[in-house]
Amino acid sequence: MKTEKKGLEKREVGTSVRDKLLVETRRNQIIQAANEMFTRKGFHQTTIKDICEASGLGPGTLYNYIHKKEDILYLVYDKLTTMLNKTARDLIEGNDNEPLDQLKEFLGKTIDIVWENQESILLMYRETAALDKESLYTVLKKESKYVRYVEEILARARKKGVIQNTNTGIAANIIAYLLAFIALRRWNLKNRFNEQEIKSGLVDFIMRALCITDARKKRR
Amino acid sequence: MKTEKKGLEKREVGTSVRDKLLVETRRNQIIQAANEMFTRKGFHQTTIKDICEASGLGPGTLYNYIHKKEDILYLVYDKLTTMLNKTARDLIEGNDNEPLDQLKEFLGKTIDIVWENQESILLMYRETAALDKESLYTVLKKESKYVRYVEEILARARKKGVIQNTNTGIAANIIAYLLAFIALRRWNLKNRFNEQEIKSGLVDFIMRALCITDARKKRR
Amino acid sequence: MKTEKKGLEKREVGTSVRDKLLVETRRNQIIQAANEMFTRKGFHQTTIKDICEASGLGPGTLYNYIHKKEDILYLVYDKLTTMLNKTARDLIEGNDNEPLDQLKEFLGKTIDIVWENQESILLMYRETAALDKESLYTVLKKESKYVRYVEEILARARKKGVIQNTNTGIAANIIAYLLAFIALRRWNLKNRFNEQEIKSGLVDFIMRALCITDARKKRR
Amino acid sequence: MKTEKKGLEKREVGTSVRDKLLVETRRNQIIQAANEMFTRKGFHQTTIKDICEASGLGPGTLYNYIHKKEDILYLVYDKLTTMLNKTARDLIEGNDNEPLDQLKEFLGKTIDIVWENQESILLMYRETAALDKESLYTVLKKESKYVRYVEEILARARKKGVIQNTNTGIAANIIAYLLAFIALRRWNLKNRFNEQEIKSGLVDFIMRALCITDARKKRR
DNA sequence: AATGAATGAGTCTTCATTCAT
DNA sequence: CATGAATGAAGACTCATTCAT
Repeated sequence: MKTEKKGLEKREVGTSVRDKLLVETRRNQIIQAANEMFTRKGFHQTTIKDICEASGLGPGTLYNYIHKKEDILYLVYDKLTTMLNKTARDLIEGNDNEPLDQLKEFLGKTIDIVWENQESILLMYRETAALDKESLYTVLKKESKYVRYVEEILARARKKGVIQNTNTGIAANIIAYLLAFIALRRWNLKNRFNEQEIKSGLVDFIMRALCITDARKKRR
Repeated sequence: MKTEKKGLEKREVGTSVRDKLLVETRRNQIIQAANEMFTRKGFHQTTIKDICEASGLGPGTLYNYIHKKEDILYLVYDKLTTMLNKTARDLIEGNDNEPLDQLKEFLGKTIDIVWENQESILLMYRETAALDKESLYTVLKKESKYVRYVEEILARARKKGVIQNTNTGIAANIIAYLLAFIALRRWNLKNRFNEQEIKSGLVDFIMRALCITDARKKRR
Repeated sequence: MKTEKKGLEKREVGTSVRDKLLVETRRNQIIQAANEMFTRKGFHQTTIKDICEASGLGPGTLYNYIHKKEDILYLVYDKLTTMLNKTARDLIEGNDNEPLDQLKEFLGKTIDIVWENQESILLMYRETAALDKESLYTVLKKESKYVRYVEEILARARKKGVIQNTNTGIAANIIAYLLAFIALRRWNLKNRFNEQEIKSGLVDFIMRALCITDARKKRR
Repeated sequence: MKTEKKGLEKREVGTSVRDKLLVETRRNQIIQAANEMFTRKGFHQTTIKDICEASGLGPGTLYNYIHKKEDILYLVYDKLTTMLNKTARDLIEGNDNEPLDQLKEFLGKTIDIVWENQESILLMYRETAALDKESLYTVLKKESKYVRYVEEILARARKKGVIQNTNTGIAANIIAYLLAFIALRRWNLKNRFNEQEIKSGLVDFIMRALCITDARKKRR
C-alpha cells in the first residue's frame, strides 16, 4: 500500500515555523476552527477574527502558519479530500470481495462518511470560487482521482459481467456526484425523510442504475 | 395555466419607484448584469460597482430598485427558479403523452436548459449561504415545488406500471439533483467527454435507475 | 511660452471621480495636508488617518482620489517639482539680462523659494526610497530637466566669457544640489547663522566657484 | 590621538548582555546586516526579520543587544559618523603640510571615502526622521564637530592668506554638505559622468569657490 | 428618477517586541 | 545567552450604502 506522493500533488502552504510537528498541531487547530466557521457562515462571511477566536490563536500566530486567508480554505479542502480519497483507496485496495459486494460496501461506507461530514462537503461544493487557481487545480486533481477510484470499481464489476455495458467514465462521475447528494440536498430532504430512507434510497438508485443483471436476479 | 400566487410565495424586494414597468425594466438590467458578474466572480467577489458598470446604472439609481446587495442575488435566483419551474410545469401540464415519453421529454428538455444555463445553476448551488433567511426559505420552497413536479411525473409512470416500486419521493429528489449534474461537475467532465456523451449518459443513468427498460420488456 | 506636455511626462494617478475640477480641489486638499504631515513626521510615520484628519476627508473619500498611499507622496513631489521647474523656466525664458545678472537673479529667487519650502524640499530628498519605480523615474526626469535649466544659464554665461571653462554639466549638478543646501543643512545652520548670512554665503560661494572673471572685476 | 569622551557625547544603547566583547561582536554583525538592508530598502521597509536573516541572529538574540528597532539605525549612524569624524581628525591632526595641500588631501581622501560609502551616506541623509530625538541630537552633534574640522582647515588656510576672506563658518558647512554630493546626486550623475569627472569636478568647484587659484597667483 | 461623490465601519495583514524553553 | 514561537496593536484599503444636487 504505497503512500501518496505528497509534495508533488500538493500545493504547499507557506509557514514561518520550522517545527513540523507544531505546524501540524496548529494547522489542525486552524482547520477545525475554520471548518466550523466556514460551514456555519461561509468563507467570506467568516472573518479572520472569527477563526482566531474559534481556534484560540491570535492573528499574529495564525499568520505564522498561513499566508493568506485563502490558505485556510485550502487547508480545509485538503484535509477533507485527503480523507475521502484515502477512504476510497482503502476500500478498494483492501478488498477482494465480489465486485458487487465491494461496490455496495463502498457506497454504504462512503455515504456514512458523507452523512457525518455533510456540512464540510457542502462547503466544498460551495466555496470553489474562493480558491485561487492553483488550489482549485489541486483540488480538482484530487476529485479526478476520486472519480477514478469509483471507475476502477465499476470496471471490475463490468469485467465480471455484473453491470451492463454503460460508459463507466460518465457513470463514475455521476456516482461521485451522487455521493454528495445528501450534503447538497440536505434542506430539501430533512423534513420529509429519515436517515435510513435517504441512505438506502440513494444506494438503491445507484445500484439499480448500474446492476441490472444482479438486480434482476434478486427480484426474482 | 394559472399564474403563481405572488405575494404569498414571493419575497417582495422593496423599491422606491412607483412606475411598475420601469421597475421591471431596470430590474431586468440589474439581473442580467448581476447574473453575468456573479457567475464570473461569485457573489462576494462582485462589487456593487461591478454591477453598476455592467448594467449601466449608477449606484444611486441601482439602490432605487433594491435595498441591499443580497436583494440582487435573490432577484437572480428568483428569475432562474421561476423559469425552471415554469418550464417543468409546462412540460407536465401541456402533456398527455405516455408517461415514459413524457419523462424522456422532460429529462431531455430540462437537461438542454441546464446545459445552456450551467453557470447560473452552478451559481445557485454555490451562493445559498449568501441569501438571507427569508430569501432562502422562498428559494427552497420553489425547489420543493420543482421536486414535486418531478414526483408527479414519476407517480404517473408508476401508476401505469412503467417504473418500479421505488420511493418516488427520494427518487424525485435524486433526479432533481442529477439535473444539476452537468452544471456542478462541469470541470471534471469537460476535458473527458463531449456534450452528447454527457447528456445521454445522464439520461441513461436515470432511466436505468427507474428500471424503465426492464419494465418495458416486462410489459411485452 | 509653451505649456508642458503633461500626460507624457507625468505618471497619472488614478481616480474614480469624473469631475476634473473636483479632483483638482480635493487633491490640493490632500497634497496640502499630506505635505504638512509628511514634513512633520515623515512618510511612513504618517498614517492615512493623519492625512484624513488634516485634510478633512474620510478614508473612503480620500481613496476616491488616489489608489495607494504612495500616490499621495507622488502628488506632493509632483506639486513641488512642477513648481520649481516652472519657476526656473520662467526665470530663464522671460529674461534677457546679462548672463551674470540672470544667474544672480536665478540664484537669489530660487534660494528664496527654497527658504520658503525648506521642509518640502527636505522631504523630497528624504523620501525617494518610498516612491515606486515609476514615480521615482518621473521625479528624476524632472530633476534632470531642472539641471538642464541651470546648465542653460551656465552655457549662456560661458559663451559670453563670463565664467571659466569648467565642466558645466557637473557644475550645474553641483549648483542644483547646492540649492537644496539650506533645506538639508537646516539644523546645522539655524543656531549659528541668520537668514541673510546663509543666503548670501551660499550665493557668494557659487558665484565665486563660477565667475572668476567677474568676481575679480568687482573686487578691484 | 585622544579617545572620544564616550558616555558624554554618545547616546548609550542598552543591552542585557554583560560580556562587552560579545556585545561588540554581535553589534557589528547587526550593524553590517542593517546597513546593507537599510541602504537597500530603507529603514521602514526593512523588518527586524530581514535584519535577523542578514545577520544570522534570531529576534530574541537580537533584542538582547538593543531595545528598539531605532537603536539599530542609531548604531549604523554612529558607526559611520564615527568613522568619518575619525578620518577627518586624522587628516588634520597628523598633518603639517601647507594648508592648501592639506585641504586638497582632505577633499580628495574624503571624497574617495564618500564614493566608497555612497549608500550609507545617502542613508544618513534620508533617515534622520526615523531617529528619536536623543539619537538625532547626538548625530547632529557629530556633524557639527565634522563641520568644525573643515572649518579648522579653512581657518588655517585663511590665516596664511591662501583663501579669501569669506565666512568660513558658512563655507565649511557648504563644503561638508558638498562632500555628500556624490552620494545624494548619484542617480542624476551616474548616466552622464564617470567617476573621475565627478570627483575632480567637485574638487575644482570647491577650490575655485575658495579662490585658491586666484590666491596663489596673487601671492606670486 | 438619476447621478455619483461621500461616508466610515470593518477587513486582512504585518511586524516590533516579548517570553517560555 | 540563544532560540523562535506568540502576541496584538495598528495600518492600509475596500465597499455597501446614503444623500445632496
